[in-house]
Amino acid sequence: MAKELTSRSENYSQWYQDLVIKADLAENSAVRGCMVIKPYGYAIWEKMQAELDRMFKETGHVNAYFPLFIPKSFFSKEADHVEGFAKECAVVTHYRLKNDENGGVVVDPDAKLEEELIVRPTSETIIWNTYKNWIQSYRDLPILINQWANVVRWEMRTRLFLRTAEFLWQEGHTAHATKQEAIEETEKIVDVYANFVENFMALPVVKGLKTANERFAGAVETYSIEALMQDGKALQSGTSHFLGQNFAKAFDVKFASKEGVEEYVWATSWGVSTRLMGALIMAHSDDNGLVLPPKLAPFQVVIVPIYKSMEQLSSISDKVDEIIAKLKAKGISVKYDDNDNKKPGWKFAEYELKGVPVRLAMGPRDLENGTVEIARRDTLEKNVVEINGIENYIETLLDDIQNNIYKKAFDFRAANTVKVDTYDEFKEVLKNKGGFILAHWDGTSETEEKIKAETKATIRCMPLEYEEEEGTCIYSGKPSTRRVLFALAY
RNA sequence: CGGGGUAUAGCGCAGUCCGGCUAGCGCACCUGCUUUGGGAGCAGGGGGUCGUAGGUUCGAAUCCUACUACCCCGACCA
Repeated sequence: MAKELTSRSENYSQWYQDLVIKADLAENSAVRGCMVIKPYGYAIWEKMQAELDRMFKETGHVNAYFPLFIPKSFFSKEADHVEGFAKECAVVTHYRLKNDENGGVVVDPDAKLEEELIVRPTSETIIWNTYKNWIQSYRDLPILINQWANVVRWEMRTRLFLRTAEFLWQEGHTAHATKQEAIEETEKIVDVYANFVENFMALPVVKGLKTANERFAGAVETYSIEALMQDGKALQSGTSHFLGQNFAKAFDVKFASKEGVEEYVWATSWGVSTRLMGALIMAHSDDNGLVLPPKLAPFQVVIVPIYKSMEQLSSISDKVDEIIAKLKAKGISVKYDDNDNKKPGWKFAEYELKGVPVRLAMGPRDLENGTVEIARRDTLEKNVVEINGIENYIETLLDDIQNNIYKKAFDFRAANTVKVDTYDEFKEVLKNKGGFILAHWDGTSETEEKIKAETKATIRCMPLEYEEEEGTCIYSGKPSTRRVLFALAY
């Protein structure tokens, strides 16, 4: 399965990186581990942002913005949190440069900051330090804020979109009067994420709870959505954390309840990042390039004219303008590529590489017959159809493509999800097939860590939807009442 | 930080083992003509301190030494 995908190069990782670059989505920058997102890639991200932002607002959230820099002392107030992020922080120590003798510049040793600033790897600490001033009474709650921002995590090894030193994301940070309300918020967001990834990215996900080992640093409970990539590896695509009162206690955020009792605030935080771009690319692409779901494509339809003379182009353009007007009236986004510098064949290949869902080609033949050639990216099928009523045809086709891409990913996942009952079987599947593995686990971190050390597979999550089932842990043989989801992961 | 690899035109590479005369190929770029229904053809053209520094030699992209940068595999990790 995954092997076919990689036909253009030796390994999937190489193939993926090549595709990202060739499809003009992003490239490595001069700064180690950082990425330049190019206009076409950013246009896809903007579509994602727009939909997510709408969904957050529909669920009562508002946007705000907090500082990029976090004083070191804030950062270290929550013990687990600082421990989790300490090894990957960029730190600002000085605020000025000066000229040196050789005409270059050096850091001015006299400009050392009294307290170092951490470039945010996530904003819980700066935000909770701020919330402290905002919250006095139960009347100030809940606070339901989201921030669109960049964060920096100084990873050892990076890969375009999947793990970069700097990445774009949204992070929600909410404050609640009760534990119950905070848990409901955490779960509500998991649903928003799953809804977005499934309905817009056309990628099925498993919602679940992280084990203690995989939990966010400082969280009481971490929910995640996990998606399966075409090479059989799992990609954590979004997380929502129930933070309990950990941050409220660390930053001393208390409120007076209705009963007049002083209590610590309950918190959640949640985020998805440009990593979703990686998921989108890896989940659907084929050897001709990207396959974009219509709901996220920067333009859904591209029109390519085929002509011999400028007069011919002009009459084709007239006809195309009519089509464009009809499509736009339906809310369908169109690009007309009448660039005379590239030939039709070149354009066909180019827009396939870029994953444009539908391509129309119009030439002299079509002009005569009142037709247009329609090619769909997901199946590469081509049809000649009447221009009359084309807008309805395309509207339906776009829905079809969206559904078909989802179905393909869904079927792939179904075909690559297996239940295993022995450790040998487990190792066998990992080695030969990959994919999601449902197996019994004794619930201990020790077992989880041993399995990881021996096979590199991790517990992606304990799915929210599961069946009670008597069984024994594949590793320790101890009793278990349910299966959990294992996989190799990005 | 370990193990492996690479550095030659904007990009991708050959040439290096075994030193030699003007450093070559593909893509891209420029000019012209013919083309245009799946990444056009022909002809002509421009573009290089061969990663940096030093050494050996009549002669170095090629051999030696040091340095630097990047990539891959690990370790680390949303």
